Amino acid sequence: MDIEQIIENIELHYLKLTNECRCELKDFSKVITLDRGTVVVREGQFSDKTFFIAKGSARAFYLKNSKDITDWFAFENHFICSINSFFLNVPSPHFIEVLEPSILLEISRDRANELSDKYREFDRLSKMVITHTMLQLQERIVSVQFETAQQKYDNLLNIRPDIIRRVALTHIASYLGITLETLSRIRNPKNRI
Amino acid sequence: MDIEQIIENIELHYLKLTNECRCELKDFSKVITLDRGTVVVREGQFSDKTFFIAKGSARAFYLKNSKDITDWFAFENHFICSINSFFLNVPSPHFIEVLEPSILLEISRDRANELSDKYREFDRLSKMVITHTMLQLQERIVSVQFETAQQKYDNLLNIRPDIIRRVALTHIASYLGITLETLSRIRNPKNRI
DNA sequence: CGCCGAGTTGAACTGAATCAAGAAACGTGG
DNA sequence: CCACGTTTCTTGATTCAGTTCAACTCGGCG
Repeated sequence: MDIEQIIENIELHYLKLTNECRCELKDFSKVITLDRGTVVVREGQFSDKTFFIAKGSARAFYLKNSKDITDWFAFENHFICSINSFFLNVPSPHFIEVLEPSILLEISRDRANELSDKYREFDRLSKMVITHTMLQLQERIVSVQFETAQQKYDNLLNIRPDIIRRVALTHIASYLGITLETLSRIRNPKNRI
Repeated sequence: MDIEQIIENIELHYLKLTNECRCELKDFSKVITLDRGTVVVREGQFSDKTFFIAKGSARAFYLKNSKDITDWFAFENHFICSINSFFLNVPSPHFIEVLEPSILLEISRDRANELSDKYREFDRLSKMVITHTMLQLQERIVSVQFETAQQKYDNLLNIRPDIIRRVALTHIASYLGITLETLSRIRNPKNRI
């Protein structure tokens, strides 16, 4: 998959760019091909990069009392970054790891800002991405805040079935805020009420 | 407090607008003065309004099994809206209620979009607000997902002390995802471990 | 074949919910 | 300024969903 194709996918999923903007984006960004399990951002690092997933999947996670807690999943045609580091320019509390063999497009914050300043459409595109992220976070809070483990799982099945198909249960459990054991019991139809 | 002053506050808190944009914003928006407890958005309503809080405070909440669950607090110089309804144009799952005697600036989505299209600065301003909201939501998930009731409360004390000073405990409890009783025990130093 | 990571199952424990009652604070009208 | 009702918060006893810890199963792979 080459960079032209990837940018085409971005345009298909978000919005059309002018030729000029497209060319500049091409010059400013970098395609990276990664093995399953590769870590692209580490805790403590100032990560000023955002990644568009052209192929594969990734997750953001952090360590809390040395427990691995997944915060975010991203699949094809979505962006992932260390939100805090990218937007606030602080050391990343998160790791970002690729879950499958993946192809990412890497864009730095400075370059993205340049493009946003110069091209109105690119600014709109980035606003779209941010808005979308905000809405997903909102949805997730409602789910995490006041539902039982069973409801949280059912909910995830409804709104993000892709996650359950492609991701290890350990990661899903921490994403839902429950233990792996509880998730396992929930999934076993025998334990259903 | 008149509309000129309010817009000045917006500019101080976010960014400076051109004269033209400022005038248009003035024409497009409406100042509303409200008593404590007034509901400005109801569940089921298509609410295409966003509110800038010039004075006072507000909360967004929803009913889950007829329990009142607070989802968001907003104070002076911040915006509040039914995120879902405003951005996705669906019926609002939320109510929005004013917690103190308040002065709000009401802006409709269509008008906001017009301003965003016409004035680059206004688009930047709205992107700032959205980014800020996204970051707050992110922070909140980390807190809700894997902390004890005590930690959640301590956390809130650190990052949003304003909430604890100005809001009823019932609302704080549901915002944290715990019961009023648990919150009460946590606040009592005798029960500290 | 035997090891290893991922998931399942079981039993005991615990933090927070629920239910129920009472105390404080708050506002309104006499 | 006090008496009253209402709302807000506290305290106690009991219950339960989900955690923890530990052992076991299963499927892939060198």
